[in-house]
Amino acid sequence: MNSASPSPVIPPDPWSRWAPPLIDRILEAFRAESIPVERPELEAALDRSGGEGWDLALAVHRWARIAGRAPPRLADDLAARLRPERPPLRSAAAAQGYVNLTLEPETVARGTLETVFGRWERYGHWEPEAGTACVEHTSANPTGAFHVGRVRNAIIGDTLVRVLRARGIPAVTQYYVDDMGRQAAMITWIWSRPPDSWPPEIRAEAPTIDPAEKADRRLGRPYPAVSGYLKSHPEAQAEVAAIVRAVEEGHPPAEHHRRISEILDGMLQSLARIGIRFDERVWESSLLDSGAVGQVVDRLLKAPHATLEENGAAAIDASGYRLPKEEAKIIVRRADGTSLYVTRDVAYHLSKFARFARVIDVLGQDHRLHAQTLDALLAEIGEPRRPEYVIYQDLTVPEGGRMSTRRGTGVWLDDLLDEAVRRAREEVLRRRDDLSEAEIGRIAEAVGTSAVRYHILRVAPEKTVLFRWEEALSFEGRTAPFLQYAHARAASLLRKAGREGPPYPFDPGLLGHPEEQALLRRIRALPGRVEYVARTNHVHALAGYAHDLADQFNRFYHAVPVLTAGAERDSRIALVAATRRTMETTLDLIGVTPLETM
RNA sequence: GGGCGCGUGGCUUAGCCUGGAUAGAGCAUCGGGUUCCUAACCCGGCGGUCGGGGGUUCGAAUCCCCCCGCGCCCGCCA
Repeated sequence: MNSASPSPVIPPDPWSRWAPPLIDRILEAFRAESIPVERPELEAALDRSGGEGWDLALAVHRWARIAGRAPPRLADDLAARLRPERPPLRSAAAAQGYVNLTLEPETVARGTLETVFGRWERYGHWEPEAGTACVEHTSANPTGAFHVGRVRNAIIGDTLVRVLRARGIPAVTQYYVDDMGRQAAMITWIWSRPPDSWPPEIRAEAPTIDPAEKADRRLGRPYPAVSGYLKSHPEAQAEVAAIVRAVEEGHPPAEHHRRISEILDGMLQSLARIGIRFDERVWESSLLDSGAVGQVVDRLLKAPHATLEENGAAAIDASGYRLPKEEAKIIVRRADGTSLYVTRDVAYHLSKFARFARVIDVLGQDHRLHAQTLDALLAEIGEPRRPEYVIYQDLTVPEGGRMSTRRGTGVWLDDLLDEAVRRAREEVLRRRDDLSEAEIGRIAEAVGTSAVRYHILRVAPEKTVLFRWEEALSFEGRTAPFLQYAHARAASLLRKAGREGPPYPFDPGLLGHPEEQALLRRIRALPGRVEYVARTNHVHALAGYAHDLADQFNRFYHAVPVLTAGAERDSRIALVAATRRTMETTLDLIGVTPLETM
């Protein structure tokens, strides 16, 4: 029996234990066949995903021509060169132009489990790297509560941060708070007077103000009506404009930032419920106050394509940047000398470049042109760096069109979460009568909120997500509860075995069942998946991995007994423990709450 | 009109960057599984000309071009 002891020297990725000698042997085989292959080329071509009974696959077609042989023939020849097999290689088989390599089951089990037990909480995490990343996400205007459409940004951004950190990259999240625009000014304007003195048109839209209501809901209530009211009331518009000007000049109304903070706190409370928190809030006005915006304007005035408009506005002739604008001109300072969003955003990004090695912005597709404009202005002032953009598409609703508060097609995040939790509670009550009220509540909250988060995370950002209540609230199949259930099931086994923590002795020779081997292959894939997501920002890939892992655990669970097993009992318990550990890390990374029971 | 994104079984989707083995999954549907470790589960069936056309290639869902459909953006708004 092996008893894994924690050791800091165990590398993050189980693959590193077997890969180098294997790759050497494959290179030798190529060399023996007189086919020139470079190591990097081979490593890139190797498929490590693991399939029906194999661990490594290599499609040889690309070298067939050079070798002057048909792919199946070449595969045969190469496979023959890898024989006789010796540890850790169990078999080298040729099939349809592929060389399929299978490791000894024992090797797979030992290497994978020792890595998991050796690293434990650090399994799935990589060693620290130098260079901090900044992820700016959400940054929604603080004008009211989140509807589900806005939350996609937060879910993508937050998941990305978690994965970057797991990759060893220190990461800071920033919420860029717009306190300078008309929208924020409208909030301050309407709330600068008591509700009973509001214009009737606005009162009509927000008839009762409940002081106990969450701040983002309460303070945002009159907002849509204010928007309409201003269109037909120039004098009110002038008052709002005066607030905007006051902010620009550095002396905002006393209430301004307090109101915005209050509303923002409410918004962030909702996000906290699905596990999303921010490290820093960057107030847009702070960039102006510090003089950073002024410096950017100065640099832009001296830029290669700077032009002055007749009325005194400053612009950049952007015809060289192929922006999809009718006039290839970017105004960078208004005629009245006041600043603009893009210009302030340049200042913001310069401040990020000064602090961070990697700058990532999560943006809705409607900000695509803004991003291109920002890039153009950064180029104009000679800044060589650019942010990485993670662009996501909108949520749409069955009636057509995107989710929008103004059109009344928005679904409040709070309402969706409440309904999800309510339904989760019903599910818990349906199957458990042994839990305390507190436990039921805790499980329902975890299941409901996780289901919502996962539902949005699982789809690639560039796809539009069709929002349907029934699907967002589903607890079966590709959902968070499916994942939580697998985790809870594993936890239950360990509880019953009385082995809720390491050490987990195991005999790697007893884990040869195909479902066990398949499960081990899933487990060992996590570090690679984390690396991939941190490199490509494709956070949804981790949601897919979580499902694959849970799915394979379920198959294993149904295929072999654990607690009632004979000689294999301890080893299977170890495998369950490794699965549970891997599952917990994965769930943490995607913001799904792991449960011990459900 | 220009730019960007998307278009895969009835529905929702993975795979597309880095082209390769019968295009994976979930929902729905049909048929099985619980005296046995949590059935929010598992096993099996049905269902796909990967929007259309052309090209590159030994090989295209994947790369290139054209077209069609849908979404978004094209403000001295943010």
